[in-house]
Amino acid sequence: MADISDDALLGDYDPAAYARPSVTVDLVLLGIRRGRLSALLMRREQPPQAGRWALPGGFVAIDESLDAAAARVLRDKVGLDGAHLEQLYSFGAVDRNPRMRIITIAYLALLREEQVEAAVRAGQVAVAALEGDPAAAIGEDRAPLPLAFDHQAILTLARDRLRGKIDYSDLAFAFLPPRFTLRALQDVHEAVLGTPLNKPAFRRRMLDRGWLVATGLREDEASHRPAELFTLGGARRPARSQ
Amino acid sequence: MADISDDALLGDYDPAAYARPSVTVDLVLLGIRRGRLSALLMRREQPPQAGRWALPGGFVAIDESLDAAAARVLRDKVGLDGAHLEQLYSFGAVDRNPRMRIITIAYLALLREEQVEAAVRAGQVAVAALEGDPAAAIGEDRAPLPLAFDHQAILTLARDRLRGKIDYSDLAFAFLPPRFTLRALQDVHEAVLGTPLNKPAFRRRMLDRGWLVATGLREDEASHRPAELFTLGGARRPARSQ
DNA sequence: TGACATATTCGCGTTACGCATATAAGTAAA
DNA sequence: TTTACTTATATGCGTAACGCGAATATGTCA
Repeated sequence: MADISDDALLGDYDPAAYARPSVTVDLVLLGIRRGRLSALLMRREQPPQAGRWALPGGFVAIDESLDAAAARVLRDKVGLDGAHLEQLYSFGAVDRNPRMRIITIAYLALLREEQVEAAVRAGQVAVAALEGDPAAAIGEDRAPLPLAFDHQAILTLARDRLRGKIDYSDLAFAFLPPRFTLRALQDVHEAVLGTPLNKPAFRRRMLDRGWLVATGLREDEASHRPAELFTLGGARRPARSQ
Repeated sequence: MADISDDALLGDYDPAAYARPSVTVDLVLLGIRRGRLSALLMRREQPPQAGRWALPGGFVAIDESLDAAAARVLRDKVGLDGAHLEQLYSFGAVDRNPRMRIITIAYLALLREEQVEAAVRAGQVAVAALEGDPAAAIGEDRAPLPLAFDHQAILTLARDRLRGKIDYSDLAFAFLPPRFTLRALQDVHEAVLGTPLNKPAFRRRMLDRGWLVATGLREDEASHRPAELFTLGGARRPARSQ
């Protein structure tokens, strides 16, 4: 490799003298669809890896922060606004892209059901359930979608991170509308974890956390006893760090 | 900003046509020193920010992965090998460096006491205790060291991440030699969390985890009953994801 | 009015943990 | 040799969290 001097960051180093990696952001768009954790993917039409499925992404512009680049990709490539966005991890293997050296900062984007449907209707993305380990993207026809580059590793890390955080953070609420039932919240947890949970224990735990505020309203369109609607209150504890 | 076409990642995009950010790695080197969580910092001799203290870092070469770049900086700038290294977070605010656009991938590096001392002896770095919120770097003379760029934010995130993970991951052992007493392990936890812990409860918790293997050996050089030495066994549960 | 489905609550056994206290095992000095 | 001292290690108990089965509540619909 090029010999980078010890005081590279200490003064008069000229980075233009060295070949520079490109930097992109990639979005892992996740939502709950039909009770399963699902991801939104774009089909690559051009080489490299034409025909494979990839995370929506884009280059980071010179005058744009990483968060801003992620928000721009969400808006321009997926057609969504206001989803929960948080940085996930950076991937920088030398050969992760065969054409050129690209370092990507992956972001987690959590969508409500209506946002998933809107994105699919907009036609840029397809939806696939995440199953197995490592996480495979299973299409509507139950066939796995072939993924481009290292995007399966990114998807797997995203799912595992979500699983690790769902139960002490407020991430679950990013999948839900402002008003939701405890059953809907439990459905989110179960879809993310891929395992059923005990209902009374889940209720107690969520209510004891003190985050939920009862609205007094009840769901309608139920052919049985309607459940109470809750909102996420402002008194959230600081989430544990990552 | 430059208008980056929608199919930037889909084919014939020429990234050389656009100005590209530089990419560095920065290392948050942490160790336990005199019972306090401490960081290793380098004094900047050249502008920008000459005289301030900074994380050791370096540019990512075109043919070098992020992890490899972090290991290289650890070796070349700090003079250490074999520390626990893990990626922390990427920082990409446009103005984080006044001279040029630099995106940095921050790494957490955990050192044993002897490694801290070796690095300090090598003379490239100084050691400072981390205290307060946001984390301030307190020098030997109890005066806070002025930090360069956004490095205080990076240090704070590193410390908070460590606090969040210490209790369900095996990170604590990276601060300890291969054989250690339960008291030493508790000292690590207390230094990281900045709070005393209940001794019997801590013992029980650690032993019930099943990670520790008793060696039958005892510490020496104690002027009282010597404690048993343990090692970290192979049967660790998969750590929770971040 | 009664069957049905789901929401919501209750009670109980188990486990994790904070905490005070006891016991064990070294060193060092009387 | 004994005793004080210090820290390691073990034990007992009260409390809080939680899994789980079962009971009760409240809607819709025939």
